[in-house]
Amino acid sequence: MSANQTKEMPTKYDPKESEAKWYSYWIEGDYFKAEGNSAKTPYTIVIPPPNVTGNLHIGHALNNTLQDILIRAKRMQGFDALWLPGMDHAGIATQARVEGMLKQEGVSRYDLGREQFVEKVWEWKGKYADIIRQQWSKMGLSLDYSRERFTLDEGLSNAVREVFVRLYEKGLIYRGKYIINWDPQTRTALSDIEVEYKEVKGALYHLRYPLKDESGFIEVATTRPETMLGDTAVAVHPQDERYQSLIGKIVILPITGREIPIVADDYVDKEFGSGAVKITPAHDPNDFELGNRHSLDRILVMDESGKMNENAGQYQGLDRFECRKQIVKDLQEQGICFKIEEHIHQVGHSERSGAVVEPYLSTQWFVKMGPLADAAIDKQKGEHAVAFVPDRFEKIYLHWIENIRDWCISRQLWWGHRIPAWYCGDCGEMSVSRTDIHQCPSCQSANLQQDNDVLDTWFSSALWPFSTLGWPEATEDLKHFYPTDVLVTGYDIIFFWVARMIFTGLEFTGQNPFKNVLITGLVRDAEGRKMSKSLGNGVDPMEVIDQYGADAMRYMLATGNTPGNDQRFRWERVEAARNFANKIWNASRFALMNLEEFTVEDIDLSGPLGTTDKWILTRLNETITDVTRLLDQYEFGESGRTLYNFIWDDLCDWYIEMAKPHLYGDDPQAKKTTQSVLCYVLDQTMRLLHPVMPFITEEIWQHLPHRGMSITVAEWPKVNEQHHYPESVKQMALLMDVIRNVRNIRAEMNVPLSKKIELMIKPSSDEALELLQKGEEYVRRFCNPEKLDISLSPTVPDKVVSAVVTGAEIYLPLAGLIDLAKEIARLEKEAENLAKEVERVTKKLSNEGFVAKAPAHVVAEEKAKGQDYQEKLNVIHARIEELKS
RNA sequence: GGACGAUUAGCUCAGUUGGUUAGAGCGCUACGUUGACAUCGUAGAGGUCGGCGGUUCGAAUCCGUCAUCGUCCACCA
Repeated sequence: MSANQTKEMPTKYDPKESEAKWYSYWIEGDYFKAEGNSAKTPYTIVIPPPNVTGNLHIGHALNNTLQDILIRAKRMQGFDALWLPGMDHAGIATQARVEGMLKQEGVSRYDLGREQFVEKVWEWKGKYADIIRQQWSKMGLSLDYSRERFTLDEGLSNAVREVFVRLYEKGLIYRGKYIINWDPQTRTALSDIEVEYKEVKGALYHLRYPLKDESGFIEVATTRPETMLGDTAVAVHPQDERYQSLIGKIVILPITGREIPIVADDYVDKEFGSGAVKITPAHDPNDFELGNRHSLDRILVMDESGKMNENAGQYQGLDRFECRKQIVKDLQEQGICFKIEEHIHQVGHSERSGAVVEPYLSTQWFVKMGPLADAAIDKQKGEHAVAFVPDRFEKIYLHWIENIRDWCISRQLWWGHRIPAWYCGDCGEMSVSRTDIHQCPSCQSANLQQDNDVLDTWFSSALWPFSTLGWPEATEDLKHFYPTDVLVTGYDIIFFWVARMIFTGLEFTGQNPFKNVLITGLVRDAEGRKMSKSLGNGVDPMEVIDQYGADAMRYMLATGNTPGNDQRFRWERVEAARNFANKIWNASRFALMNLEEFTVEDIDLSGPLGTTDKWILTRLNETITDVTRLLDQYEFGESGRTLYNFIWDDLCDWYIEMAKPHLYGDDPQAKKTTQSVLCYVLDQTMRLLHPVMPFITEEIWQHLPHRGMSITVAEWPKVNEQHHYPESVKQMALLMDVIRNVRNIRAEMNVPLSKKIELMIKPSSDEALELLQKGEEYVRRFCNPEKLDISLSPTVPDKVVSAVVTGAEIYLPLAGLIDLAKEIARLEKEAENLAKEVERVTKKLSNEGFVAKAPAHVVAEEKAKGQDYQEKLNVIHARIEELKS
């Protein structure tokens, strides 16, 4: 296939046109579909399923880009690469969004009823799933849509039930009445990690509870005075001398007049406050525990919306905060509350609704974490641990799982996996079952009621790596693709998701669900603030793509910083990435202009190669090695920069410039060789760049002479040992040095532009002479012959040195110098720099410790450098003297 | 109260096991319509790598400590 016409390629790359075209081409060609059950080694990534609550944000774009880079590279490297897409039903979040939408229509979920409401949510899900798929395609993600899953689809729902039933039968799921975190706004229980503790300026209210025997008072303090209505004891430390005589006495609880005991318990800290604590077992986890130890009553004083209930007597119906104000006022009037101190403390807020969470006594379902956590800890401390990248996150994971408490999994919502437990209205038995049941197994009654609660969303997410592959069925996919290779996710959901996938994976598949976990940071705004809806500082990835193209966004995100650290979103960086794409585009245009009639069969690297050819092929090899290694190490930033430097500096600035004389010259052999090298290097470079910038690389690759249908399935570049020429690197260094200096001369001198300068280059060795003879035309090419000309000569009459590089000296005519003093000053400055370096090296080499202890090659390098500096310095010194005389 | 991260050029960030005259992009200055590219090219200015102490022949890199900023964890009423 020959190169396509370049006439259709404008000077500016237009991502819009190219991106839509190639994504549908890839989908139609089925290039993203993993084979499954193949002889190829599998490489698997499951996408962290986005919530169907709305559009994807820039954080998804980062996370997805990294996964796509990995999966595309592995696909090209010959793995059976599977990137499995899917979405999460996101219980609370989605339900809240739909309720919000209904509210605008003046409808509540209770108006609709459970069935109709859930139907509405499914409609919503359908709409947003389409939007998300559209966004995935815009970003160019190479997802295998034939395997797409949803956490509420039939297969995954079966997996959820299977897990629930098995854990229940093992005694690892239980139901009971405990203190949980209650969100009064969404009216559901939350797990511990769904509570965010924020520092809040509150108050510490000091209360004086009267003793029943009228012998005095006992002082307690609280931050939540309204809970005193539910107090069922006052506790003191058993060894506290102050209270020895009070233990066992009775206190009259103010307002209610209830009689409650003073109990002794180790939990109480003698040092804090008065050393006496009011105990509210139904509204505080510690008090609950203490209450159990002392068989205290539990009095709930609020309802599920955070309003005071019938146990609150006169305060019934008041909101808890309204009640707080009222009760404090009343207690103050009665002299019960005698002191109010400002008090800064941590208050739990619902991660979802933001409401202040209420510790609340309620019947819920729990996962018993002890055995599951122990297994996960053992595994992580053994040989087959999950490798966290960066590894510091392993410590965070371990610390959490080592201190884990039972997981509250029931939610009082309608959108989610309904708990598979049924209660018999006749015999009262509870049955847990994999399939829906309609008859009580104990008494055969049909009077059955399924549990109203649904499971925590993360319960189903925890199964994601294996449930999506077909578990509990022993499917071909599960055998082939599980365990997965790497999980890419943000540090914010290590506890919510990563940890839970690990312990469920171990429990149900006996293996860690993934070998590596790559942790990404957050994408923040330009000021470093977290992006949030309330601040309105979020960046829509679709807008970025719209303005600069998906490749530019991907490159920017992937090279933004090192894994695990946050990055700031800056439009200037997207622009820089766009400019990079444009540079690649134009370099390719140049190549293609010179590859007309050139076909893939014409590529021939066996001909006599020039220094520049050998050099660029050697640099390509180095680039292949580095990029391949860096991608395997998840060093996306470094790999991106490596390619950037190779393409912009080596390929564009040097090789292409030096290729011009051959391409425009009349030596057909030289032209063909140059075309071959150019074509080959560009092809290989596009492949290396493809994982990060899939669209532009496909576009260019399709224009280039090539074999195959798509770069997505082209073979990953391998180091070409045949074309490895270390000496060419040294030679190019001389050439580049000379050119840089020659080019620089006019800028450095006060020579009128009209004046032509004739330079002379004096090679310092025969080897250098030979090289410069070969490279002379290149050097000339970088000058404007009208204004600057060069000639090569071993002798230099009537000239003065202008620059000294390793291997050559550059002279300019004495007669042409306008400002002798300035030239001397310039040389003196150069001499000064060199002298400093010589001194540094001399000092180093005269240090006995250095010579004795440093590795031989380091010492040798220093010596060589010293010599080089000294030689240059000598030449410059000599010339300064000449100029002065 | 613990743990972790960050601190490098005006700005945003690299710097892989300690060893080039510490780099890039953006910005800035001065030039530039040389047959791919002004979304470009050439040259340049700009850093005692947060402070102090230590290990080492040698530290941006390792250790200690302090400071500032940030994050996570923690039931003290």
